[in-house]
Amino acid sequence: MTITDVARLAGVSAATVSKVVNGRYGVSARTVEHVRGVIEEVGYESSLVARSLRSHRTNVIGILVAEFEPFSTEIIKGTAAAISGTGYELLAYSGGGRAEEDAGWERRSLSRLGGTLIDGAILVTPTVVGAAGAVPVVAIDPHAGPSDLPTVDADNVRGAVLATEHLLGLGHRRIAFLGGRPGLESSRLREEGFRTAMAAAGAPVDPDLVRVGGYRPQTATGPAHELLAHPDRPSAVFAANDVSAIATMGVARELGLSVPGDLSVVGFDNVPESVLAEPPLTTVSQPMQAMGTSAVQLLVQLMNGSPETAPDGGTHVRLPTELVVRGSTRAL
Amino acid sequence: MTITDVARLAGVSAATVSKVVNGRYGVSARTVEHVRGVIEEVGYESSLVARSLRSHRTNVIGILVAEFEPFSTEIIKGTAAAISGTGYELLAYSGGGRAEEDAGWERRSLSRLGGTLIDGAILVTPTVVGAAGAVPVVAIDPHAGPSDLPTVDADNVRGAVLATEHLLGLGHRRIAFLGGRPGLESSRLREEGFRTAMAAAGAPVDPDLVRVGGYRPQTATGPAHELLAHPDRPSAVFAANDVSAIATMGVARELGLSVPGDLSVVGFDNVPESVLAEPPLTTVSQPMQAMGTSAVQLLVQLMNGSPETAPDGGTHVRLPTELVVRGSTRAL
DNA sequence: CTGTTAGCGCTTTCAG
DNA sequence: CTGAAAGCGCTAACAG
Repeated sequence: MTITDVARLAGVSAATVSKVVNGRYGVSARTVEHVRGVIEEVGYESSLVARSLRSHRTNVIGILVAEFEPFSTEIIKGTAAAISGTGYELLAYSGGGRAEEDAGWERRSLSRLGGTLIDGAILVTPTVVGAAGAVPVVAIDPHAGPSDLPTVDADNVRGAVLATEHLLGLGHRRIAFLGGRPGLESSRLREEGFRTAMAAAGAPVDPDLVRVGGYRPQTATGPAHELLAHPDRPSAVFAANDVSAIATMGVARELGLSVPGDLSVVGFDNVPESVLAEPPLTTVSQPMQAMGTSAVQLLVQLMNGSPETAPDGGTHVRLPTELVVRGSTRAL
Repeated sequence: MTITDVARLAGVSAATVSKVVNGRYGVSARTVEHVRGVIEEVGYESSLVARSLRSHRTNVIGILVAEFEPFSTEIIKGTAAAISGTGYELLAYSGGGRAEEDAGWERRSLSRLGGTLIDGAILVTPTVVGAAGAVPVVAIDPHAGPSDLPTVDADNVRGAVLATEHLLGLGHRRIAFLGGRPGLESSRLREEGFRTAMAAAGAPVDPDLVRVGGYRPQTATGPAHELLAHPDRPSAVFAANDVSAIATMGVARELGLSVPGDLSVVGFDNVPESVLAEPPLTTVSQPMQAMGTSAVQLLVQLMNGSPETAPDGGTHVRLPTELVVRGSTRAL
């Protein structure tokens, strides 16, 4: 059912139908009513694709993700909540494959959809942060850190400080850090927070107790094992994300160490899985939904052509993180 | 950056570039290489929109939802997992507004995207289940019940029986039911399961303790309040979905009732949020991710033109539900 | 007020 | 092997 079909049925031209659909002036009330009737009757709905190709305005905001996993879907929920009421529609798109094997997915997805299908885009954890293209873009938690793009992220440093101070406050001194992925901004910042808090407390950081965990279970178990099998074992581990913290608890169990009896563990993110862990994981919560909400607000501003508000010509929203104490930590 | 730009830069025609991009025969190796080089250099990526308008094949599967809430996002995770490896890409689209005010969103979204942008569609909890249109369609948990469309759903009746029996087994007799939305199949079936189990146990159902919760926080709090403020308060509430169960716990807290001390609460769905609730919610798990996976399998079969396999000419997959006991229920 | 025309970026015949 | 031309469904100018 195309606009031509409707036009034929209504005995008018396609242009007229288009005008009716889009509420343009210059159509007699009688014609409008008639065409409306036909549209109603046959259930015509204009093709987003064709319309966008021609008019370059779709009223659709795109949220581009590497894949639909717990973190990105939480963000999506946040954007969805923020978008209702703005009159925009939401389109979430995943370039398909695993993020790993698909570097540059953000640029690819953006060129495929941008300029036509969507009026603006939110990029979730993009790696390559090239300057914007055809449409306004906001980045959430970019891997390369704030760039020239408007950005929303969480306070990684502060979160890491909170986690470390929590451990310190519990009397731990010999604390290991299981890092994220080298080259990722969040990874760097969490380590920075860790070191800052340790230094402030006068607790030494044993270089032997700092490892690369890679943010994923497969890459984290090895290093976690090294940490826990260390001759002078740490009494606590701060892992750079929940997934590797949970992996660490698994390793501890294998080694016959009780958590939190023999070992305290803190994670980062507060993904739903962290509550299900045994014991429930103490972690740092990132306000994922709020991040989505902020991104929408920023983007809508941008799309309305609001003047840049930040002094540096870009815009950067940093949301607070907060410590969530559960069962995986205990006083020494 | 359009195909014309690339053509100009490469000194060939747009048609030739198209052939290179799509790997068509009839282009000299030398030209292919040269054009590839230019494409690489300028980072050209063909517009999904323009391509789809012309060729009607996009390799994109659409998952159409009324809104991005916990249930639909879990389904999306499942479809995403199932899709990786099939070569398809995933595009999740929400017709924008609140589901309430937007009856018929599924047909609207389908006509807007179908036929051009997506090769097939998965509809999550569609209400109006008109026969398919231009593209193959699979419905997940259709509100009107299995129709002529291939359908994936969970065993609602059995799940509701399990939940009710759990409460009965705990010694509860005065159990309230906070229903879903009238007219929705899942709502009807869950109530049916509730009544069946109550009847089987010889426990009376007080009509005063059966309310419409509407499946959403906003619509559920009112009725939940009525239930809990009832002169002869129930000792347990079975809410037709997790969201309203969580809302019920909120109301209980406001009224100074402790859960599970003064009131046991059971939900339905097992969305991630149910674990995060305080206390963690006892609920009936729908295998949401598995439902998404099944839907993808069904859809891909359909798109490959597989013969209908079910005896009734349609296809219907029903997945089992299961009770998940957490902290919101306690023996009387 | 209405219809005709052109063209969005791309693919697909079909000539050359 | 390559390019010119047509057209997907729609909208924006412009003519009538």
